[in-house]
Parts: sequence; C-alpha cells; structure tokens
Amino acid sequence: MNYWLMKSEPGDVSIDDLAQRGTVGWYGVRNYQARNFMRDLMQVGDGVLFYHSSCAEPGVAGFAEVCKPAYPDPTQFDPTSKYFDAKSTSDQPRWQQVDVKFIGKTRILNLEEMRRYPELAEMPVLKRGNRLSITPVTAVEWSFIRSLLS
DNA sequence: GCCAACGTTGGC
DNA sequence: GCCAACGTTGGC
Repeated sequence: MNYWLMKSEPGDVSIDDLAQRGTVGWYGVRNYQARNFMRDLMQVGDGVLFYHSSCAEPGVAGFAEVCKPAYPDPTQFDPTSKYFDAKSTSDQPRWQQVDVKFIGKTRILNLEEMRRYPELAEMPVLKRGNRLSITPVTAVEWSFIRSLLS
C-alpha cells in the first residue's frame, strides 16, 4: 500500500470533474519517472492526494484512490490529441495510465499553508524546481493531511 | 509573462 | 557517452 500526490490541471480534470464522473483515467503522463511510478509501484487501493496545478489556487483539492492498475494510455495513439506520440505503437506502448476513483473533495490546502507544517517539509511538491507530476507520499504525510482536511 | 529547474534530444 | 541547446513545467 502506497500513497501518491498526483497533479492535474483543473481546467483539464478538476476534483469536481472526478466527483461527477466517479473514476477517471490518468492520461497524459509523458515523463518516464512518473510513468514508472504508475507502472511499477501503484496498486489498486493506493491513496491519492488530488492536486490542482497551473491554476489560480494550486494545492491539494481532495482525496482519491487507485482503482485500476497501469494499462496503455489511449491518448498516445490518437493523432488529434496533444498527447499523441508517433513513436508509440500498440505493440510497444510507451505510456501508461491508471484509473483513480473519487473519495472526497476538501478545501484547498495550498502551498503556503503546507510550508507551515514541519511534517510536510520534505514533500517534493514544496521543493523548488520540482516538476514531477506524480510523487510518493509517506504514510506520515498522508495521515497528517487526512486529519488536517477532515 | 517571467524564469528557475531539469528532462530530452541530437551532434560529435 | 558527453554535453550544449532546447523544450516544458509550474509557481509567482
């Protein structure tokens, strides 16, 4: 059982979209390290901090859970998608996604507030220059944020 | 829109 | 396999 922080642009998929749809496929990851987390380490039942990025108020916006293990991301095969990858074939897909299901929406836990808690100081999302869209969360960080937002 | 950070690409 | 150039991310 692992925990993860996963960034989504709310203009693309927001916590409200997830709440409405119940589950979503985590398409569009085009970074090998983030892909490997999904492919090699994510399991059904893993906890997810749903994070809003590239928006007016970046921060943790809710909780989700991995509900389907990694499988090929269909957008890599779609020439009309901005995530199309010409070097990817159905025999040799490069990119994977998992499905996540909605657990709950919370208030926005923004970066300024997160920085105030020493318990969260090591989270990659708070480190300067971090760009990775999927990062591991420790059990301590997970419990802390769960109680903070409950 | 700026820009720091850092992953990727491609020439050698 | 080095490394400079380039592209992207994402907070501000």
